[in-house]
Amino acid sequence: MSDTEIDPLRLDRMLCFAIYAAGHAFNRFYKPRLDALGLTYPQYLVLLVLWEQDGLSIKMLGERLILDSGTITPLVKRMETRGLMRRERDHEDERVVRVYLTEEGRALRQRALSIPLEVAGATDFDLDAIDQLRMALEQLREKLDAGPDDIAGPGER
Amino acid sequence: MSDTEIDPLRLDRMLCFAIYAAGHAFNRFYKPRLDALGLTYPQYLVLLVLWEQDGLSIKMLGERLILDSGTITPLVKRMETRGLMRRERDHEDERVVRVYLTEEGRALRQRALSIPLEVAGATDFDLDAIDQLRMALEQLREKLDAGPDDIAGPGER
DNA sequence: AAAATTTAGATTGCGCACAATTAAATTGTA
DNA sequence: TACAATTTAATTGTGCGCAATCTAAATTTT
Repeated sequence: MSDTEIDPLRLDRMLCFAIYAAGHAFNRFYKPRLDALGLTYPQYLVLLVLWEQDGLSIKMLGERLILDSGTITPLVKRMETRGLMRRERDHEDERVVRVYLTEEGRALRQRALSIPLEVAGATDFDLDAIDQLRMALEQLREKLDAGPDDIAGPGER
Repeated sequence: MSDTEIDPLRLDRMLCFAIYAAGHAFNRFYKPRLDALGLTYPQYLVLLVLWEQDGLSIKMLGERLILDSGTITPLVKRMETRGLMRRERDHEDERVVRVYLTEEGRALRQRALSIPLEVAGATDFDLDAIDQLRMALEQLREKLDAGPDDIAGPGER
C-alpha cells in the first residue's frame, strides 16, 4: 500500500457515481419546470418520443427509452388518466397496444420548448462540449450494454 | 422551419437522456456483480462511503450521496437487517443516528475490489478519458444544482 | 389443422427517490 | 428558567425501474 497506489473504491473517483449524481441533478433541475406542466421526467421523455412519432406501440416506446413493460405500462396509463394520450389495440395485431396523443398531449409541446434553453443557460456549456459529452456517454452506454467481451463483436463476423 | 433548424426537443440530442440511459446501463452492468454480494447499487454506494469513513450519521451519508433521509433511512435499515451495519444514537446528541459497519460489512470490501476493474475492462476507455468524462459530469451537476443565476457565485468570495 | 413456440403487454413484488409532514432533541435568547 | 427557532430523523404517499410471472394473441412447425 504505497502512497502512489490509488484506492479503486473511492466514491469521488467513480464515473458511475458521477453519472448517478448528475442524473439526480437533472431531475431536480427539471422538476419545477415539469411540475408546471403536470409531468414527471419519465413522462416528459414519453412525450418527447410521441411528439416525434405518434401512434407507437408500448414495445417501441420501451425500446426508444430503454425501459420495459413493467415501467411503461403504468406510466402510460397514468398519462392516459391525465388526458394526455389514448391507448388502443392494433386491429392488425391484437397483441400490440398503440399510444396516440390527445390534443392536450400535443399542445404541451409548445410549453416544453423553453426547457432545453433553460438547461443550456444554467450549464453554460458550449454546444460542442455538450455534444461531445453526450456522445461519450452514448458510447459508454453501448459498451456497458454490449455484455461480456462483446459476444458478437463488431469487427469480423 | 427551415431544414437547417434543429428541433430542440429531439430525444437523441438530449444530454439529459444520455445521462439517464447511461445510469440505467450502469445499473444493469452492476446488477449481476452486486447480486453476488447481496447488494443493490445504492447499497453499494453506502458501503463505499462507510469503507472510507465508518460511523457517519444519516445526514452525512445523505450529503455524501446527495440523497435525503426518506431514501437513506429505509436503505440503511435494510442493510442493518442483512447484518452489514448497526445503527446507534449518538450519546452526545440524541438526534443523530450513527451507522457502524459490522465485521461482515467490512469484509465485503475485498469482494467488491474487482468490480471497478470489470467496468474498466468492459468500457475500455483509457483512464484519462474516464477522468475527463467524470469531471465534466461533476461540473455539470454543480451548475444544475447551483440554481437560477448562481446565487452565491464561485468566483470571488 | 393441431401443437409448440414466440411475442406483446399486464401484473406482482421489491427497492429506490423525493416532497411533505411530524416528532424529538438541541441551541439560542430574553 | 422558559420558550422559540433550528436541526436531525423518521414517516407517509406517489412514481418510477426492473425481475419474474402470467395471459392472450400470433406465428411457426409438424
